[in-house]
Amino acid sequence: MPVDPEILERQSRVTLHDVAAAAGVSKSTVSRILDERLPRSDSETAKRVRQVAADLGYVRDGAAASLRRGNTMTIGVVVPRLTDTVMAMHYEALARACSRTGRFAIVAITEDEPKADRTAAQTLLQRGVDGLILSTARTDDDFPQELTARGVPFVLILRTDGRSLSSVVDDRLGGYLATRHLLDLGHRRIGLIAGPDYASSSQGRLKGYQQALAEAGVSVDPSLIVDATFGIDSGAEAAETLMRLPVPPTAIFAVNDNTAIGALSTLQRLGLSVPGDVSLVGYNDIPIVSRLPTPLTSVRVPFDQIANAALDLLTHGPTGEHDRIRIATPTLIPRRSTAHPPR
Amino acid sequence: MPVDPEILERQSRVTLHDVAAAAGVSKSTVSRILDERLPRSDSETAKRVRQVAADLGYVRDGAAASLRRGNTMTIGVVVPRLTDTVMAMHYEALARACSRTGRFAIVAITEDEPKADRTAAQTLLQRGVDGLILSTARTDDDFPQELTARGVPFVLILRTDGRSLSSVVDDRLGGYLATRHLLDLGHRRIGLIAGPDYASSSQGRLKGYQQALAEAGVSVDPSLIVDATFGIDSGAEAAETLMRLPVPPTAIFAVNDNTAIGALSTLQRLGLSVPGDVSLVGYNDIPIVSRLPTPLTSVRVPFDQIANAALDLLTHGPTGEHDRIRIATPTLIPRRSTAHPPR
DNA sequence: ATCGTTACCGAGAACGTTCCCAATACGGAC
DNA sequence: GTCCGTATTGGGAACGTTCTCGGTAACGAT
Repeated sequence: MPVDPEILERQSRVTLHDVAAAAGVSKSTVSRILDERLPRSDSETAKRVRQVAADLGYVRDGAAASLRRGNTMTIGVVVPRLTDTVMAMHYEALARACSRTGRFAIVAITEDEPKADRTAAQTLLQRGVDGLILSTARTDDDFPQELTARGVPFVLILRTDGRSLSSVVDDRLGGYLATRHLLDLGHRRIGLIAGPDYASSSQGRLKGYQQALAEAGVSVDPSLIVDATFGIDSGAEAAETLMRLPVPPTAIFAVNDNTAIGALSTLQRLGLSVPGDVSLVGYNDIPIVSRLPTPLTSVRVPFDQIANAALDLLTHGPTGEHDRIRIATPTLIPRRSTAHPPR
Repeated sequence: MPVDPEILERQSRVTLHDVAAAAGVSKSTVSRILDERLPRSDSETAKRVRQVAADLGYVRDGAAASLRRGNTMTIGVVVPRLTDTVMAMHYEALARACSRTGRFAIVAITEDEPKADRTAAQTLLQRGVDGLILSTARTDDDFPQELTARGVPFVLILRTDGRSLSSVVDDRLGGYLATRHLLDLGHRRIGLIAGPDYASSSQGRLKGYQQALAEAGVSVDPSLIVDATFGIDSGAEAAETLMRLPVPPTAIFAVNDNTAIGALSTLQRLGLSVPGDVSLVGYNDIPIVSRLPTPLTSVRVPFDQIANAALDLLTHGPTGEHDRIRIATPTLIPRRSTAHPPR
């Protein structure tokens, strides 16, 4: 079978040198003209070179450019998993923020393994990323310290260790808003499905919960606080524990939407109606919760803002000591899953 | 402030040349020994070199290696969005398959814009990927043709255009299994929330639906087939249309889990119970559906198998003409959302 | 006419790796 | 002792780009 010469021609890469020859200038000139970082020239040569480059279908060889420039315009993102919609939203926001600044975000997954963030980071670093964004920080691990020691630029996102550069949401405020909302509706026994305590986000939401109760003069009943992971099943179990209490709560604040969905399932199974018998609040406002049979009241997190802040910190660094941790503001979105307590 | 010399030392990259000098051999030798593609040597020099490289903390400069080798060991994946859990599962499966073969998967998002797959692919190509995996194929677009003409290696996944290399699931069988399951339970009026007809997956599921009905001697009532997109809201609307029919269906097969979740919401709103009044079947078996208050019967798709097949096709090509489209087998997972029709 | 100043251009050396090629060493067979 | 095959090594030229540096032209100010 004869080979299409057109194809062959396409396959052999067209380089700067080819463009230079075709345009009758040196490759230095072409390089300069096509360098998007330099102020754009509109001289005759510039126009001609751009035209020729387009005609020939020239695309810069990224590998060669990276080698010479010493950076890749690529940043690495580490997430526990992407099938968790929160993490997908977060990655999408970062990807958008990157493309706005001519960069690209690549992602590595830890599958929720405690130490897998190290290998994930290593993979990304080998790929030559210019910096790292981690959403897997644990308060009981000093991986961030190691990275600092190795001189790797990175920013923590969603969770912080309190020291490293971080871009997070005000989880204490989020927890406060959720709990306050339930208190305002008249609830006094409010269950908390608390997240794992190695995550600063869980801790913050817990503090907000306590603060709101304290403010309202309601004493905190420890039996109303049940630990959980961030998973659906765990939320279901926690809700079961809560509702089997001698005096069960009339409302539940779940550490995130997943656990709230799990709780919803338990409540339904126990024949309890939401919000008739029990009110329920989630956290993160992932798209699905507004479309559940009973749309869920949730706390919305400004992912794009957090992503932008993270990227800005990574690129330009903090403006001062006070700027090492940027904190975005969450918003409560009331929906049908919360109402006055039953009398 | 004095600069920590340790940090400075770390910052200046340790190259092949450094290892070579430290080990007293040439850089050619080091390069060969550290080349993971060559059969691993266990000679004295090899051991020493590896030791020295480790001690010095050498990591290969990916950009330089790519430039010389002419490939990047990176493949590009195009998806409509990652907040759709199906797409996230699919990307995670591809990422796993890649890492098993020493490669890495990077992803670009089209936000469901019809022509955005072109720019997404372009972005990935500029990043120097060795090949493309597209999950955005439309039967009414010839982007795959263009790629073929340009000589870009690619494989379609989940959806096919019937010509290009593809790795898909047997959607006709999936649709058949779902419908057959409902027929076996005794349903005769089965509504179909059909997906967009530009997707081969929708078309296949529709054919399976028709085939199962035909086999059972049930005539196809066109009013029971309602078009939708793949989104939750669209599923909710479609279910509304179905249930407002003069003679509404006793069961609904939704083209995917998202539309099923939308349908669930409508049914609940109309005061109908699942499966008491209406049975419901979804497609893809995303994790959440097994944890809904009423766990959803769904069709499970072997994502890992599909990902492996796609990657194999991309790397080694088809074994023959018959092998251009690889088809995996779906499985019906019965759960509580399906039961006998009400009498 | 001279001197800056500004703008543009080309030559050529990097960047860190791979890989071709020639050279050397080591056996074993004759 | 010679010859051949096999392994292992180092030299050095790529790969395609960027970037420094020196050079030239144009132009206004002196």
